[in-house]
Amino acid sequence: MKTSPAAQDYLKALWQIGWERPEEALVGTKDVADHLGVSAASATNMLKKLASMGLVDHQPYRGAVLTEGGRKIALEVIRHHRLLETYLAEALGVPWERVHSEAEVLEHVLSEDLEDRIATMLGDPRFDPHGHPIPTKDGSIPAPTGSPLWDAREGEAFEVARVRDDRPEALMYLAEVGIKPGASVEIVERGPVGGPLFVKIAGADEVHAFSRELSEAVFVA
Amino acid sequence: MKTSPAAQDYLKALWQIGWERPEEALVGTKDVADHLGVSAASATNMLKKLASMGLVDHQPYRGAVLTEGGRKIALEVIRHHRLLETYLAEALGVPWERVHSEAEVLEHVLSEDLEDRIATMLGDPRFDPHGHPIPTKDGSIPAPTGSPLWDAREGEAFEVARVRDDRPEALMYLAEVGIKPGASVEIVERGPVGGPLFVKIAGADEVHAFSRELSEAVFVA
DNA sequence: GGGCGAGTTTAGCCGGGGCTAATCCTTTTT
DNA sequence: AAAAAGGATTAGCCCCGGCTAAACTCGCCC
Repeated sequence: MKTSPAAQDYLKALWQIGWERPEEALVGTKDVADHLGVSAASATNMLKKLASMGLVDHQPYRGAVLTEGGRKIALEVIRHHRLLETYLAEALGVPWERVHSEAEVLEHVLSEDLEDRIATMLGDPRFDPHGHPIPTKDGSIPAPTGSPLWDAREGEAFEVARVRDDRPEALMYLAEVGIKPGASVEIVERGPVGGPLFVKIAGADEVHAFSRELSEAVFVA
Repeated sequence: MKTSPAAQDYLKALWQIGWERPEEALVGTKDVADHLGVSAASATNMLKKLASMGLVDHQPYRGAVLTEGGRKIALEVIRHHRLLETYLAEALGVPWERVHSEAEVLEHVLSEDLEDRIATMLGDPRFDPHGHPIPTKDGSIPAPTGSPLWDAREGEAFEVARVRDDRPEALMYLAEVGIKPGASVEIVERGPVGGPLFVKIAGADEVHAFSRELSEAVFVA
């Protein structure tokens, strides 16, 4: 019973949502639906189907979790995705705000053989261009690192661990001001009433005003 | 009205069959069906749909041809396919008998942007690894060159123009004996009753026996 | 403990793209 | 000229993965 691209997307979503919130055991149908831009009814449908395939543990009205089998597939897809992102950026010079959407379709179509060639060519990278860990072939992946810049303390320098890869405009801006994994940033001042963060990036003099949304897309250690 | 991968496959098939037989004006439903490994009924269905989209000219019980619009799309897909084949071989070292099947799925998913990057990186190649011409962006492509080795005269050296890309075993064997576009071959002797061709490849001493099927997969100028 | 709202599920529908079986041309053969 | 052979088309079905509308929990708040 081969998994379709659609099924793979659901498994991936389940894994990603779970990874960001390791506390909660179950992921709600709506979260999955929103994540994929699909109606809740569609999500219920697919979750039931995945459950019947033994890839997901679905408790009606409660939520769902990946089984071991489901986790394995999800991580394979994510490995594809992140290897492709890295490859596109390194080998073809695709700008980092575009690699995500390209990889989104390629991931479902990448053969095992190409996966291996790409990984080898890149020297088996452990992180993608946005700082996300790349699962290994045997399915291991580190726990999430870093917390949103938004929640960081003022007046202290932090290292950027990763940035969300799904907001192209944010990525373009971050590239412009020099924020990428490994860069060092410091909150100089926090504006009032959920106002902007004033952020200084190591190596540059200006201070940039970051909206809440932007500050939540950057994770620091 | 965006074309689906399935629709693209039909357009591609129509173009390819037509390219090999420039004499005949119409391509039969069955030829298309066989080419795609699909039932005749399915082919009729899709041809009707493509006709209603203005991509194909379908004359019931007679056959079909691409319209200008259909030809344009077909050539875009074929350009993707052949660029990908070339790229996979050159950049990732994928053996030439495997690039076809990889490209078959990737072609439908390659963005314009990646297409351009790949083409540039390769220096805008005009032929793929099997010697097939790559359509240009504006949709021009040379007429078929060469004729099957099977039909060539005995005792005269010919240059290999291209080889069919859809028979992996044949390609593996051809690579082994050193036949590729540009190589020089000569029929030393023709076996009896549709028997094998005895073929000598420039640069090697042995003579190889080629089945009819194999000899029809190699085109010489 | 009743009720309300958010979240979930069910029911029923749709389009895409396959399939088989049956029918309908066209062409060839006798 | 009639019949046989093959190719093409139609009819009717299937699965997939979406959707909306309607019904159903569940949990929380009064």
